[in-house]
Amino acid sequence: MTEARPRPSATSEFRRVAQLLRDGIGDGTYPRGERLPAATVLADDLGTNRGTVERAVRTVAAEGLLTTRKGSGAFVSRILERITRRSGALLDKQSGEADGTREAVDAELRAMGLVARRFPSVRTERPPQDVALLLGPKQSAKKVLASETRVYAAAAEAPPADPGTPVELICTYLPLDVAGGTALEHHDPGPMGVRGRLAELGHRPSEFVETVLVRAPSDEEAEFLGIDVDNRVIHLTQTAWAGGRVVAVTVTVLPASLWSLSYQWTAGA
Amino acid sequence: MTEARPRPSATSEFRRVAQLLRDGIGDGTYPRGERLPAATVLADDLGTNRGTVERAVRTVAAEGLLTTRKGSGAFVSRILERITRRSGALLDKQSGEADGTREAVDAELRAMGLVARRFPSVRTERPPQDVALLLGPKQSAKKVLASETRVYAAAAEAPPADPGTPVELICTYLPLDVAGGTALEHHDPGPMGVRGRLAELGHRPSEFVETVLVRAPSDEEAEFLGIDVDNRVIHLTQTAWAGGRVVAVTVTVLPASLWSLSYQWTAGA
DNA sequence: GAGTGGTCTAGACCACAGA
DNA sequence: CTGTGGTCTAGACCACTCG
Repeated sequence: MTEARPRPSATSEFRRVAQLLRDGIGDGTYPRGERLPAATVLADDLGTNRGTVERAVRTVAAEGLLTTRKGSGAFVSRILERITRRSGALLDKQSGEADGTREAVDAELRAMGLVARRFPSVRTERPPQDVALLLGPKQSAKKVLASETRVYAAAAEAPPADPGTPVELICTYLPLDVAGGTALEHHDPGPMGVRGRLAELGHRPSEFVETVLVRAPSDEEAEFLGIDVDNRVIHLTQTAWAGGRVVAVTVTVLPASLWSLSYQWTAGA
Repeated sequence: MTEARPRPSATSEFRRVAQLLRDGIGDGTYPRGERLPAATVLADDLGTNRGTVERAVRTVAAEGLLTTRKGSGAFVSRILERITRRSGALLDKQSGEADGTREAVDAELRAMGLVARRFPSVRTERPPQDVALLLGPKQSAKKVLASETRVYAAAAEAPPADPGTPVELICTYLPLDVAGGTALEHHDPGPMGVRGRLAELGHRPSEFVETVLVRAPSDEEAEFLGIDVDNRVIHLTQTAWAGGRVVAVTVTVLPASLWSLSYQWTAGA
């Protein structure tokens, strides 16, 4: 029987600890990028035990304020604001054949003192089932061109060796009869993005459908994005139509706590 | 719709149990709406202990497959598919002055064998800060008309006494000089929605901006939506412009696991 | 090898639901 | 009153990182 200790907390203990962590991150007690005191130390300081601290850390980490690294510690996230990803009709009109969303995101990051670092790669493979359905029955069983880009955001003054924080995982799937043997297959998309290359090939998309859903990350996504299963990702699927057929399906996976999405449109006549 | 789920990890026990629960829900071993065996029983059956089972249940509940009720049990969710919420330029064109998104959601639910039950209420209050900013500097400190609707989805054949599953929390904020003393103040929005009423008043919105972000629910939201802090909500903010000014800001809060959003637009000339 | 987070276990107490 | 989930505790073992 332990000594009776006053427990004034009306709510649960781990939530109280979680709030202390949020407050400490907010007011700079725990500066961004820095390591938190070890769980045993925190437990001691806060008059609780390690299990409760771990639970609180998990809760706050799920909100994107912390990142934990096994064997190393819990670190305050370097990016605590949300990045806005703009998309939709008005944006497309402004940017013509370029990728307006990408331009807007780059501008967003710049305003936050960050730069995007993109690592593109191309491969040929069978698309995931949901993508295959969107590409149409003719493509369902075929391999397609998969153009993947991993995006990091780094402080503008960071050394090139530091890739920064992983923020985005983009994969565009293109039917081989659209993209096979073209520039899309051998080069990274370049400044105009995949959409610009499609336009060059006479497949300038005229209609877009974008679906948004929130789900738990797969193990691979969690590893790349540096998050764990308590976190959530935003799963975007953009379907691009040209000439009455689907010419590209782009899947974008974002850590949900790091982003906000923005769509704008006019009511039309 | 198929979507990635966390894979059955070989490493940790609670993930194994979580996967067993997902499988049992998927194959009908635990039918929707039914109670799960008690945590102590599950722990015994699966050769583990109660703490691990509770953690697994929490994990699966955070994915929206389970709802727990203290003192009563853990129940399989009645709605396991996602509801699609369509929005954007093309939809607006089709539905004229009516609320196209609402019509589309109703159709979605019908196709799922569900009906939406809406409980509207109107009050006058100071808007939350983010809404006040959108309404413009002149409105920032003023009270505005807040038209709130709580939406439930019930099985089509359910008795009227059963309100069903809470699925949506909508609140439209209108400046008093737009809505004061009008039909908006005294009646529920009716079949045309707030947007239709605005059009009647000569404030037919011409431009829309909709932002999407994912966050933890507030305590009040968690209570209404029947979720807990491990779950996430989608927080939508739609700003409607007419005649060069903001005439309405609508905040929609959705359980993230229950919905998918869909936007569509054309590339324009 | 020491320190760290991740996890599992077993036991305890509580608040709540329902017969 | 009994059964339920929610939580806290204390101790243990593991895998990982880093000096």
